[in-house]
Amino acid sequence: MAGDPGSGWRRIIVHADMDAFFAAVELLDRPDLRGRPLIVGHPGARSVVTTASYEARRFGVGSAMSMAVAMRRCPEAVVLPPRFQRYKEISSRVMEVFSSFTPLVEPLSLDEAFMDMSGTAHGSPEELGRKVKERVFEATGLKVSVGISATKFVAKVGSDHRKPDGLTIVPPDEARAFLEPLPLRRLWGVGPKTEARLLDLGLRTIGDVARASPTLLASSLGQQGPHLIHLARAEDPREVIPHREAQSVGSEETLEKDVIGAEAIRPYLRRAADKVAERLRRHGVVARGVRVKLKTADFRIHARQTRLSRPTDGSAPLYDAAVGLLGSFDLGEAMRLVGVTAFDLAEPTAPVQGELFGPDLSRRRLDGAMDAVRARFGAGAIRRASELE
DNA sequence: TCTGGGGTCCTGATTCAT
DNA sequence: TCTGATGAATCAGGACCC
Repeated sequence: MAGDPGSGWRRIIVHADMDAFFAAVELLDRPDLRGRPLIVGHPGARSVVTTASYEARRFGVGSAMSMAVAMRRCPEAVVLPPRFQRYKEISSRVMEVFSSFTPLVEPLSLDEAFMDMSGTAHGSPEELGRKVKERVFEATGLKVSVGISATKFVAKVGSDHRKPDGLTIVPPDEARAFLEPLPLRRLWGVGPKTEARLLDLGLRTIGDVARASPTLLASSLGQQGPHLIHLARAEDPREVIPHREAQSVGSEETLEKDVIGAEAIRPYLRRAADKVAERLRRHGVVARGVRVKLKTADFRIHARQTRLSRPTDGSAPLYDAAVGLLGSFDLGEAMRLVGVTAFDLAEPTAPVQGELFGPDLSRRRLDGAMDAVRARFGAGAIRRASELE
């Protein structure tokens, strides 16, 4: 079996990535649109493409492209707004399939996940990959691309190698040669800025990075330099980590028109705080910090944060803190985006009466409020003040 | 081409406690 | 008591990913 000592496979890491996921789900629900170019994206003049179907991609339409450009390139495309709730439903079916192979599933987003299949009895990597693809298709009717290798990074590059509907196996002893000719942007963590720096250093391919001097790269990129060299050499000991807790919950909105001044910004803070609070409650967590983000008309981002005197999942305290932060921005220029993020999340701890409601509530209102707290935190969560003394 | 919304992680500067 | 060093925590910005 693959994964046995001697086979060269120290670990079997699988990366599975659904093909044009949001667009594929829409086509599942709207079979009449099959064969036509489809774009999923938020409506609005300032929106961008979230996902393009492969038909639309043939016209040069891609993710993160402005909708205006996309429509110019492909005027006949059908545009649908994203339906995240629906994507989540299908996503959980996909993740269930993954979990039927191994408990070590690390979702990266709704449409992709790592799995550690070391030591599982599913046959050779090829057989394993085919089984994953078959079972996902049986459960959802959707195609998935799969990459398998001994490290996360190579498995991920593998899944992207022959999209759509691809299966790429990279044996550990071939991993470095596999990466060698690929462009810099395929390195995980290299975007436009880092690519430019690497090109400045005369590096063109992942192979060039693998052979580069760690000192040279560190002087240009800091800690990221040696990290990239390791990835380029197919050295990546990171493990598959199931169940990561969210670090923050945010809501932001690009405005139809730019606004100037606190008065104009406040309603958007209110709306964002409401959404964030609602999602905190759904997650069953409270926040200990709030951050406000503003984007100027010329795309500069400014952010200010503060810590809350008391952890909360309530809209009002989040909003109050956000409004408080507003004073520390320079609000003299036009803003195009307003966002609120709750961070430093924690499990809620049961409050005591006085902390939650203040001392002056009537007996009846207090009883009702205590019932609400018991319903949420459990019967023993709240006690009468007299019991605390 | 003209740039969304959800996040994570890193870095350098500043603040604070010892 | 004052000063400085040091390290941790916090903050703001930036890069990146899907």
